[in-house]
Amino acid sequence: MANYEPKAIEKRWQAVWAQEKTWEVPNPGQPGFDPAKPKSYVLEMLPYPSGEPHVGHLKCYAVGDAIAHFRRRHGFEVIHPMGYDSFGLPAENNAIKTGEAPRVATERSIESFRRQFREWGISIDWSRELATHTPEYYRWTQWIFLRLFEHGLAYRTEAPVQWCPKDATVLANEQVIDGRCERCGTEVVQRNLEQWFFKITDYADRLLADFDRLESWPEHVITMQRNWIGRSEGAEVTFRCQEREVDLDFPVFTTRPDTLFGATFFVLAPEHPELGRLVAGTPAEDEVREYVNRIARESAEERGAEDREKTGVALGRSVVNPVNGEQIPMYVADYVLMEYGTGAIMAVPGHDSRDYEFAQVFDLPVKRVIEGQDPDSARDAEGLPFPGDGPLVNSGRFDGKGNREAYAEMLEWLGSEGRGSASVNYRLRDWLVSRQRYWGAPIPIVYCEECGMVPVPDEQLPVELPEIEDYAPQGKSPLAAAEEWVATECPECGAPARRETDTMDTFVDSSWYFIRYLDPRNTEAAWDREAADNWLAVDQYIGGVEHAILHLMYARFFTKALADLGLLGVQEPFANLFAQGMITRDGAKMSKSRGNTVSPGEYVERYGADSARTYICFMGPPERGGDWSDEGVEGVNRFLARLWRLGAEVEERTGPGEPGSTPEGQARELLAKANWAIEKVTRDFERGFQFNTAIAAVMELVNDSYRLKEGLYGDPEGAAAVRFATTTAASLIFPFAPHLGSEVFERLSGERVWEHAWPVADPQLLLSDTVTVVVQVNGKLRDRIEAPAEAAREQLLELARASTKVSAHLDGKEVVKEIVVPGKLVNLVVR
RNA sequence: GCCGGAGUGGCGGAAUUGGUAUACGCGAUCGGCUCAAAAUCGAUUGCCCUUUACGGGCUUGUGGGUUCGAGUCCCACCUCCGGUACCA
Repeated sequence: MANYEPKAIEKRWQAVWAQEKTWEVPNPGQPGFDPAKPKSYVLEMLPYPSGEPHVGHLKCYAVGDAIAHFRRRHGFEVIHPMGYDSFGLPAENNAIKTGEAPRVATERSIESFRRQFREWGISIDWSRELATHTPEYYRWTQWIFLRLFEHGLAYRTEAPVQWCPKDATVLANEQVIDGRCERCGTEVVQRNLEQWFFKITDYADRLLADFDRLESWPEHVITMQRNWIGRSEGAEVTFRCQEREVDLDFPVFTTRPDTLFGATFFVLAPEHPELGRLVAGTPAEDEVREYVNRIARESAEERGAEDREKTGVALGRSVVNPVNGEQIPMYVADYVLMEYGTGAIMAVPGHDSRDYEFAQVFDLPVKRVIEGQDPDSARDAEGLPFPGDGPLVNSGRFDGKGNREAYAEMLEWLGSEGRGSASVNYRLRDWLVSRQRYWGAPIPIVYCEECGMVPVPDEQLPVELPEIEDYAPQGKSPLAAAEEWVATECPECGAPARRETDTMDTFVDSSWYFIRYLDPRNTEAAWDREAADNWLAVDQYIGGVEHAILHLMYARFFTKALADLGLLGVQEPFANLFAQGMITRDGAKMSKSRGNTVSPGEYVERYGADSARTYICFMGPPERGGDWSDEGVEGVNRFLARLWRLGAEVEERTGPGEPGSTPEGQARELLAKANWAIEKVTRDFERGFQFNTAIAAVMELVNDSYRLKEGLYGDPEGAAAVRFATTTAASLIFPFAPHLGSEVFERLSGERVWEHAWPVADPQLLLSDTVTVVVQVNGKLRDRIEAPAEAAREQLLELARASTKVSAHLDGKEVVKEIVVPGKLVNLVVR
């Protein structure tokens, strides 16, 4: 008999799908569009095309493709597009090294990705393919930027920002990990620069509230976003410094207004803008300046280091505590951050461990204002600092009140005095979107001496990225050197003007690509509203958990902003999210430097795409990670070959024919197994994509077919059963191994498996006449008995006692309790 | 430190509501086919004990508890992984 030859099979089916455009779906108004058919938008995160796709891509698209196929066969019109996130630093850094234009390298990578996706047999609607670096796409990225600009959601301002010296660009807060650049790992430094921002903070509350609108997202992703947004409720309270030539108000944010009476000192961040004024011409001036300079030189990582000793300098000034009129001394210290709150804090060492540490170092008074003791955090004889709840003391008229109760009253009182009010603070900051780099979408703004900052009119879009010679960043965008491009005229007055030379963060590109797929060739608009309304939201989004904060939060923000502008009808882009786990090799993250990468191409070449895909789905639950094993791929390849040989043999040895309605013996056994497998695979899909057990079920079906087939080929009823089992196995494996599934299914039925509805288990065949019942004595397994499925309590007890293995354990003992679970178990308790 | 997730054979991993622990795969051992090997088909495979059985005992990170019965529920602890951290 011939052998399983994946290469030939896969090529053949790929040609069919390409030729017949099998996976293309129409938009409303186009031929073939059926408004009655339910839609499903299945989407995997688009890849950044660099070199060759890696196993992470294979996993993502294998999982997504299985879902797409499953839904199609349940009658959904499935839209399943693909594109490339093709702007970005790696191509540009490569250009700096080699001089090769980023476009050239990028398009070569895209070609390679496209080829491999076809070789993997992913069911993509190629008519919707897009790449974010093309003018056809970024024209609309710029168009969206202008809409945000018009509505005050894109703005330019000077602010302290994170600068990566190696990549020579600013970064968004989300792109700084532990004080280091997310991309290259270089320590970032703070700079004051004028930059473009998107006002994502306007959406902080809605980004939090609308978690309720999501159908199914992993809880930990929601938690990560929630923590990132970092909403905290508290109060803004104003402390006043009025002495000598200074009269300044210092608002602070605190979550603990109930501890106001315990404030014994006051701290400003080293970057606080009023610091110079406070110490100018005072004895503290030199020491403060020295301290501030020292901190400025330190990296974010050093400053945030664990167990860092508290440092600071006294300013020789004091502020008045609005609740009791006390004068408390002012300090500058680096444990207060300018980016959070107001850059100033009231310090309550009695009830805050950081303030307590500072008070210890500077020998400042520690005052208790809440009764209570928390043994875990207490550090001194009095049990301070105490972070918990209790009645207030040393708090004037509030003494004796519970601190929670006092919290509200204190706020009310402060409000009436005009010294404070309830306030909400967020950790989230506006999204810094400008980059001083070349390979991104130019920001469509022009600077005119007369008119100032002028948006490029829509009809002049796209602002095309010019060809340049030198890609090396010089502290400003390489675009600044393209003089001919920079020099333009003002769209408003026609006077000479200069273009904005910064480009957009590539996360902007990927914040709306899932909408462009819905109408990708539209030259009149970013998308047609009817098309968007038809397909959105994405019903199933699949991607790596590493994007839990960045991409997913930006895309949510974009969707809400676009909805507010009347351009979209949904508030949330991704109704269901599936976060796949990472594949490791030898227990470690794959990396070129470790030399432990797995190249999917190599395995596809050796075993076929079906084996590689099915193995990845079989490794373990897809949301968890897994360690790549060559033997594992071989095992799955063996299984697929076994199924192929079974198909070939069944085609030869049986004729077409449906199994009868009342099969018996082994025919019934095999049909029952096939129906069990249908049931099991279906449930595993529906219960969170448990593909590993689904594939195991098909393996069991194939194993049983091998075990029983020789005894069944002889009679027509048996032959029909084997044929049914094999066809079913092909049908069920199809979402994972689409080529082999199509091949075997066609051989046995003459038809195309993807045009067939997903099989439904026959309940008659799922039930068996007899069941195995376990018999325990004192909870210990002693025997297994075959009993009629319907056997009642008394009958089961009788059968159980009849077992010699059981009675041996009952000898001379008294049965005190009998537990019977019909169809499952009998437990006899003896004494 | 805080917030998640996970600890099951030699390995990856299965186990509806508490009811046969170790499905499926890998690896290993043995056998059929073969001159031989590969491929393939089949059998065995949690650990320990007297391999005499149709025999007994033990086993889901550790220690306790609830229950006729716990991988699953409760309490305490240990380890690993992921996220996050002077956020006032």
